[in-house]
Formats: sequence, structure tokens, C-alpha cells
Amino acid sequence: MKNQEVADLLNKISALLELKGENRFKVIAYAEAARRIENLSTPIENLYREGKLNQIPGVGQSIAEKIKDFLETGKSAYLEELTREVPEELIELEKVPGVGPKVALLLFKELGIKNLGDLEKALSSNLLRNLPRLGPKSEENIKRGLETLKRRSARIPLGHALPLAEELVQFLKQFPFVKQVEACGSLRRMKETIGDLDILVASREEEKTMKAFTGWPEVQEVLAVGPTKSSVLTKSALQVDLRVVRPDSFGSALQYFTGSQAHNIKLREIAIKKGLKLNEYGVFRVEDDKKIAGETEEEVYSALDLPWIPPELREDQGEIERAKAGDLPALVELKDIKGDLHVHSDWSDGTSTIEEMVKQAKAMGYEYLAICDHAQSLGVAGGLTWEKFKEQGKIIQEISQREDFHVLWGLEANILAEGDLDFPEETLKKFQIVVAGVHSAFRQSKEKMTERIVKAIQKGVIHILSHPTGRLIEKRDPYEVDVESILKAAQKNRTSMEINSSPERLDLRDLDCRKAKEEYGIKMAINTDAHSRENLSLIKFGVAVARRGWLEKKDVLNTYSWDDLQGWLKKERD
DNA sequence: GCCGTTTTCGGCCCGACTGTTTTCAGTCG
Repeated sequence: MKNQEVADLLNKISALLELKGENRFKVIAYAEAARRIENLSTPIENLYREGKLNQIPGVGQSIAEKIKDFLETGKSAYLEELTREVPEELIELEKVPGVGPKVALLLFKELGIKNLGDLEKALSSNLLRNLPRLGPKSEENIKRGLETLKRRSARIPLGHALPLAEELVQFLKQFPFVKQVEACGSLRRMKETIGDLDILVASREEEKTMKAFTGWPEVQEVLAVGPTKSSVLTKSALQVDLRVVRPDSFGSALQYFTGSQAHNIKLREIAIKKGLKLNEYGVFRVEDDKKIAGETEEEVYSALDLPWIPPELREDQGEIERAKAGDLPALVELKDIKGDLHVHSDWSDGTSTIEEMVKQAKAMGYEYLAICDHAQSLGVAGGLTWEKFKEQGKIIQEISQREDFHVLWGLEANILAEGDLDFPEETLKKFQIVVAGVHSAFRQSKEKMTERIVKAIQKGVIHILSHPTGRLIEKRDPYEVDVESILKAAQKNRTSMEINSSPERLDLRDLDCRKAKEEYGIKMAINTDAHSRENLSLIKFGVAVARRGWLEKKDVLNTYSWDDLQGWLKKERD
């Protein structure tokens, strides 16, 4: 998938144009095109081949030419032309908080600074304070920026950020002058990774709030404190920004602070067309500056003649247009989930017994649970032989009766290197549910990997393809695979795609979920792949992915009642 | 450079904060 490479190229061009001091709307145009391509679920090579590059919003004649050049030659003549004027390395300098395009260029021109190493040296000799429009304070600020950059963590998985955010929200709630608290930003939109935490507080006592915040025991360093916003670094090197507004602006501030930036820009453009102005304090009539909304988010959207839009959709991916048309999806909710169709037990590599898993599922209000332990070919995970599985099946039946709960006897088969499964089809058909996925030989070529998975699906015995792309967020890239071909095969064989809820996986990802639903009508199964009873609760992260993928209740297999589920499992088999 | 149920030309989100200024530019989100 070249999409990321093309997006990187356009972002680079945008940054270089900015350094050059080009028209800022041209700069924005390249960055916007990059964002659009990053969020594309179709490989850009396909669009190029079909002559459809211009159909990507934000891509016009000129940018299409640049993309073409890159796809055909593997490099970009335009980028090379730009780098003859401005060294590409300067983009790295802008990563330092406090250094933007103007300062980066100044540092280069005046002091020959091209990279972080050069900058560090210049800082230690106090060379920056004598530059035009800089002084000792700017120098100090950049020095601190460099330190922060070194220590600040990269984007972290949502699953790690969420507990920390909840802890901070609880901490702030204990203060009487704090009227409302909410975590915003990408966390509220439930993006798979989080860059920093954005916390919004409604209070009439800003100063006290700031003091309370910077006194949070997790704070390692205070980066900035102002009357309405401040930033700190936590002990885990995560940046947290706090914003305080008056209670009558809480809704508009919530809207503003949740983003995404692209979503906000679209809303503000709509406001302008209506003779209104939208900012974090409210919606105002331009003619007399009268505030017409701001206390709640619903009110803000309503002032723009829009229904409230769920945070998970706020990515400027068509949600505003659909909202305008009154056609937003009714997103699936946690309470719709009636069971988990892929969990392990201590029969293979899980740590809880079948009984413990079942009791936990019952406590969560589920109607059913599928025990899907590994099979023999996965030795490292204690995979079971057919004999063992038969034994397990009897026990599952017993527990099911004893607990008066629907426990499905299943397995997670391994899709072997050549596309075969652990057991012959006739054996697999004896299980009530067959989940299957790739667990080895990740480094095959894209063609081989695609062929392998398609072949497995075509056997017609797989109900659910587990963690379909094999990625581990921020750790292991998805294996090279043509998702379109897999979705096509899944559609034909009526195989469900898993949304694996483990915060490390979240696989299938949001964009592909939407594609699977809209272009192929495929049902998804939101599973935890839990290896312990505690991890059954991770289902909320899978639900978040489904919501970000625009899925409704009817699109999700495990929202089915027990009867409907049984029907589906049988039908898929026939 | 892109885009158009007001436009093929003239727009393109909005505000906080800081430092170096003599009224604002730069950075950030």
C-alpha cells in the first residue's frame, strides 16, 4: 500500500513550501491532500490505474501530476526541485516544540543549523539569543523544547491512555470548584493511538483549577501555565493539556477540544455561510455578536442545523454531509453486544478456566460465549489435538448445562503457510464455530499471503477470520496482504471479519471496517481474543473501532440473539 | 493549490500564549 508513502511525500512538499514562505493556502492544500490520502481505504495505485486520482477530494490537476510522477518513477522531481532550495532536514527541526518554519529557516540561514545535533551545539554556546527576533527567552524556550522532544513519548495505544485519562478525570472531579470534566481530543474520538491527553474543565475559578491540575501526583514537569490552559508532562512522558472554560461555554469548548481539526474547520465554514461564528466559547451571530449556543454540544450542532455527531465519526470523512442529509448511522453500542465469539482458556495458552470465562461472560450480561482454543499446529500456544478437543467439547457441554448459559465449542484454527488449516474440513465442521487466523510465516510476499488467506476462506468452513491483517499497533506492521481480495473472498463465502478488541491489535482497523460494510456488506464480529477473564472487558475497544468504522448493530454478528446466531452459523456452513 | 445549491475568481477556521515588538509575528492546537 503506497498510500502512506504518497501522503508522506505530500506532507514533505507542504513543509518545504512553508519553509520557502510560499502562499499558505498552497501549503494547506498539500497537507490536506496528504490527509485525504492517508484516510483512503483503497490503494492509491488502483485509483491511479483507473485514472481516478482527481476524484480524491483535495487532489486537483497539479497534485495529481505530482502523485503520478511518484508512482511511475518512485521519486518526485518536484520534491527534488524544492530540496535544492531548502534542505529536507529542516523538517526535522520543526519537530522541536517552539520551532516553526520561520525559526527553522532563520537557524539555517544565520547559523547553518540543519538538524537536531547542530541545534544542540548552537544552544550550548548560546548562539540563538543574538539572532533577529529571538532573545534569551526564546533560546531558553527552544532549549526546553529540545529536552521535551527527547523525553516525550510517541503516540501510545488508546488502551494505555484511557485508564490514565480516567484517573485524571476522577482526580479533578473531587475539587468543588470543578463543575464538569471531560477527556477530549483523539481519546474521545477513540482513535487507536493517542498523541497527548486533552482535558476540558468547566469552572469559574481558573486559577484554582490550574493549581489543582499541576498538583496531580502523576505530573513530572509543568511545561506551561496560563489563565485558561496549561500543559504538563506525566511520569510516563505523556503530554497533558488542560483547558478551562466557564460552564456556559462547556458544550462549544467540548466540541472544539474534541476535534478533529478537519471536522472543526468544516463546521466553522458552515457557520460562516450562515452568518455565524463558531469558536470554543460558543456560536455567535456575526451581525450583533450575540451568543446563540454554547452550553451543550447538541445546542452547538443544532445552531448549525445539524444533529449531534458522535465523536468517533468526527474525522471529516463524510459525516458532516451525512448529518446534513439526516442520514447518520445509528452506531453500534456496547450494550448491543450479546456475546464474545473468540476467547481462549487454560486448555491452550489462556490463564483462566472455561468455567471462569463463562462466569465472567454471564456477569457481563452476555447470552453466549465461544471457547476457541488453539489447535495442534500452534505448539507454542499449547495447541490441542483432535482427541483433546473432543474431550473439551464434552466438558463445555457440561458447563453450559450447569451454568444454564450458551457456551459454543469452537477453535481458533491456524492458517498454515500454504493456506491449509490444522484439521481436515470434515473435522472442522464438527465444531460449533470455527475461527481461523494467521499465526506464523508472516513474511510471505503480498501475493503469497493473499493467496494463502483466500484459499483458507474458500474451504467454506471458517466462520470468522481472526485479526485479519496481523498488525500489532506501533510494534508490528500488518503483514503484506491485499485486503480487497480477502474481503471479496469473505463476501463470497459469507465469512465474517473479526474486529479484534485487544488494544495492541484493533484489527480489522476502522477504515477497513467501513469498507467491508459499505462495499462488501460483510458482517463483523467484535471479539476480545481474551486469554483471561479480565480481558473480556476489552470489548469496549472493539466497539470503538466498529463505531469509528460506521458500523450499526445489524452489521455486527455478536449483537445477534442466540437463535439468530445459531441460524447464521448453520447457514454459513451449508 | 483547491473548490463552487450564492462563486470558474476569490475565497480558504479561530483563538491562546509568548516574546520581542513599538503594533504584531510566530507557534500551537
